[in-house]
Parts: sequence; structure tokens; C-alpha cells
Amino acid sequence: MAKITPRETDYSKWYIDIINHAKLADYAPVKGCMVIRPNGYAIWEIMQSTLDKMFKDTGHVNAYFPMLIPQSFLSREAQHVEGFAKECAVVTHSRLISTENGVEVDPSSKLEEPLILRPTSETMIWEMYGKWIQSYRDLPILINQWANVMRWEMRTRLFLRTTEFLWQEGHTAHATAEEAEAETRQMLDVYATFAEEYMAMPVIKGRKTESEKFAGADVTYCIEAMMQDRKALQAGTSHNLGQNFSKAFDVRFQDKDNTLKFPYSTSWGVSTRLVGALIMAHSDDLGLVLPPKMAQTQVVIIPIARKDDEFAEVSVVAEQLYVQLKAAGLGVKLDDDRKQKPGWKFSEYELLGIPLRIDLGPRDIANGEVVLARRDTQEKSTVPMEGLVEHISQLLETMQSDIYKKALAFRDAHIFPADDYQVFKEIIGNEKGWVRAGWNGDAEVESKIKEETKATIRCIPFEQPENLGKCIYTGEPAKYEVLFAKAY
RNA sequence: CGGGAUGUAGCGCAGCUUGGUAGCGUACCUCGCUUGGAACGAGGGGGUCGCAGGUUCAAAUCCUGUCAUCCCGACCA
Repeated sequence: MAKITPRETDYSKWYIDIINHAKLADYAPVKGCMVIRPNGYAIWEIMQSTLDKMFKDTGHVNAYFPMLIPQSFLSREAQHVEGFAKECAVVTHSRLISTENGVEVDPSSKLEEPLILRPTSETMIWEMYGKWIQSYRDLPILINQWANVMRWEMRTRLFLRTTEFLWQEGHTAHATAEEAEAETRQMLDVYATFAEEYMAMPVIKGRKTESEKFAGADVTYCIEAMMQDRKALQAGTSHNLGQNFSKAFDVRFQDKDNTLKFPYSTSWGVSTRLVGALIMAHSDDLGLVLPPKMAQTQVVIIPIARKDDEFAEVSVVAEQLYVQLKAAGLGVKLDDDRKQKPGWKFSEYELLGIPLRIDLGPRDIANGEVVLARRDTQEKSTVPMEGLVEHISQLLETMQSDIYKKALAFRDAHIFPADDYQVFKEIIGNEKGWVRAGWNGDAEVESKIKEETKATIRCIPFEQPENLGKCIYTGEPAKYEVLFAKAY
């Protein structure tokens, strides 16, 4: 009996089943808030540590800013407040009092100014940058923050959109527009590299349209990934904020030419949504599929033995193997728990997405070999004990690249060029995939298409064709070729 | 926030129409037997039936309200 519902019938149920069965997360008894269980958090930890290193390699440092933002800060930047006003949790009181009904808010503790639980930290950070920046010598500031944020979304989905989520937000300040643009693009590249090389998830880099960009940004760049139900997921964003926040917070620096200037800024972030992306990009009906670089446990050893003496014999070899693999720097687990039988363990580790399994029994020891089972392809092979560590290291690399290739082939097979609106509607309507089509650049047209088909422009890809063709909606000459898709 | 569905043991569900002792599968505990794909046998523990009111001699069941989750919209990372 399969634990996971086949995704053909109900994709959303399939996704939730994997999260439940693999014990990745639960909803908390608080509106839209998620409890990330150890299995799920382990994935986030790997994402964190990998990204953190990439940020530091590009010259960034970590800092921390408060979670509570005075309400007045949020209204400083007009577009910003408009973008976030509708989804803020607000702290209005500071005290509770005991009553016969339990505790109640103490009306006398009402705050003079309400505090907002940060939906993002631009405002708090720019308030502080104002105190830190005086001269061009103070620039650039290249800071990242690992934090939680809250957005009171109407509809939540585990990992993809929860009321509270974990993320990192980079906030940089620069003396020139060119530097800020270069930073914005650099961080987008960092995200794309991370998604493709570590998460084995191909992404398309591009620019958001005016209507889809971040509230308060001049330009928003993004990476878009295709999930197995062919919907698009925004996996990371990098914003060039121009001088919007420095002006809103009146932050100026004295430049080399003795004049006062507003610095240019960027912000960029990825969130626990990436864990959801990873689940939806690779999992199958047996459960989670983790690319080796995203797995804390990459190899699990299952000893197989009938009697106690057999088990003792197998354990000795299993221990040796464990030590060898560990020494080679691999994440390895030896499951010598005798309370569960091998068959149970096989399915359990498949559910958890452990990339590679080693079955080791008396038969194998007699033959000087082991059975290797790949999670991604479910292939089993018998390989000699001799040179096993090297073989496994190579196999994990192969798997990492195979999982990427599979996702890439899937994505490319479901992106369709279209120059006819009927064809467009047919593809989007039947959820066949994404459409690559011309667009005249008119926001009105973009909104009409969204209204009629539910497809949004995911991005204007950096890679544009030589000949742009015509706008899918109006037939006018296209200004860009863009990606249309239904999105999460 | 609008439309639809659901809420009963850790998980998955039946019972509700027609009110009358709280059920099944699985998981868990004990003993035995087992271990190369989710063993088997016997015994056992576990429930404010989402929550709050109401109707009734009696409510998981009927009524009202409310909360939560899922799906479809609107909103968004």
C-alpha cells in the first residue's frame, strides 16, 4: 500500500501527504503558522549554511535588526506601505490582566504608537543606515539578516506561503547606481547557482514586470522554477531599490566631490519557500527525493540478518563501512535498530528522500559486495566492497546531476512557444505548462490576460531572442518575449 | 474576505439521514515467533467526537454560533 497519493489525481494532496508522512512540517494552532519539524528543518539548515557561505564569499556580513517596527516607519515609502499595509500583524498593547475568564488585554497598556511585526525589514534597516552613513567611506554596506517575518496572508500553504516564515534578507547601500545594479544582479546569480547546483532545480532568470515587482523597488529580478504540476514558483528575488529608501528615510552621504548624495540600495531574499520548492520539484509517489547536496544523511546502511550471530557478523562490517564513509566526508547513517525489519526501513528512508541506501547482509559479506539502491531512479546494483567509498562518492555526484537533468528536461518539455492567443489559452487552460510569448509591454494587456486566463507574466527572461515577433494579445510588435504561467 | 468541502485515538477513516454503552484499519505496549521490500499469532493501553451555546429524559448524531484545515477565487515570497 502506497503511503503517498498519486499526484495525477490530486497534486495538492500529494504535496501535503509528503510533508505529513516525511514529517517535515505541521500547521500550528495559530492562523497559517507552520511548525517546521526536525526533518524539514534539516533541509533548511543546509540551505542556510550553503547560502550563508555564498553570501560571505561575495563580501557580505550578517547582522540582526528588531522584529517590531514602529508603524510610522512603514508609511515613509509610499509604494512600500501600499504593498504591505494589507498583510501586517500589529502590536497595540503591552500587558495582559487576569480576569475570571483567564487573561485579557489590559486596555490601560495601549501603546502610543502601534508596532508592526516586520513583513520585511527595509524600513527598520534604513532608519539605522541613516545613523551609520555619513561619508562615501561608509559605503558600501553589505549586510544580510537571517530572520523570521510575518505576512498576514489570506490563504496559506505549508512552506510556500505561511503567515510567519524564515528567510534571509540582504540589504546593501552603495554610492552609485552602477554598484547597486551590479550587486542586485550578482545576488540573483548567487540564487540561481544555489538553486541549480545545490537544489538541482533549474531556474529562469529574469525581470519582473512593473505590476509584479517588489513594493518600493525600481527593478525586481527573480528566478522562476517549474514544479511538477507545471505551475511556476518564484524561488528568489533581488531588488534594485534605487534611491527610494534613502530618500524616504533621508539618508545622505558626502561624496568625494563634497556634495551630499542619496545612496543607492538593494535588497534580496529567499525563504523557507525553497523547502517547498525542493519537495515539489523532485518528489515522487514514494515520497521525498533529496538531491545529495541537500541531504544531511546521504547514505543509509541497513544491516540485514536473521539470527543474532548473523547480526553480530553483519554489524562489524556495517560499522567499518560507516566509519569509512564518514571519514570520506559523507553524511551517513547506520540503522542497526532491530525493532524494525529491513522492508520497513526501505520504505521509510525512501519516504524521507535519503539519496542512497546500502543493504548489507551475510550473503553480501560472503561475496565481498553490497547492494546499492538509488532513491532517484529506484535502481539497485550490486557493487564490490573494494573501492566502495569512491564508487559511492561518484554515484552521489552522478545522482545530483541526474536529478537536475531530469528536472531540466521536464521543464523544457513543458515550456511552449506561442504566437496565437487561442493556442495560449489552450495551453494555460489545460495546465500543460508555461508559455513563451511576445508582449507589447503594456500593463493593461498583462492584466487582461491574467483576468482571462489566470496566467501571469512570471518574468521577462534575460535571454531574449533575436526576433521578437508580435504581442500574443494585441498582435502589435512585441517589446519583450516573456514567460506566462499559472503560479503559486 | 466570497463559494464549496471537512473536523471522531498518533495517522487514515466509518458511524450522523432515522438521537439511546465510542467503532474499524494502522501505529503504540506485553509475550511468542520472525528479519533480502512495509511479517504473523495472542493479549492490552489510548477519545473533553474541533470549540461554545441550544433542543431533548438522552446529542458524535438535530439547531445556532464560532474556530481551524483543504479546494476554487481575490491577495502574495
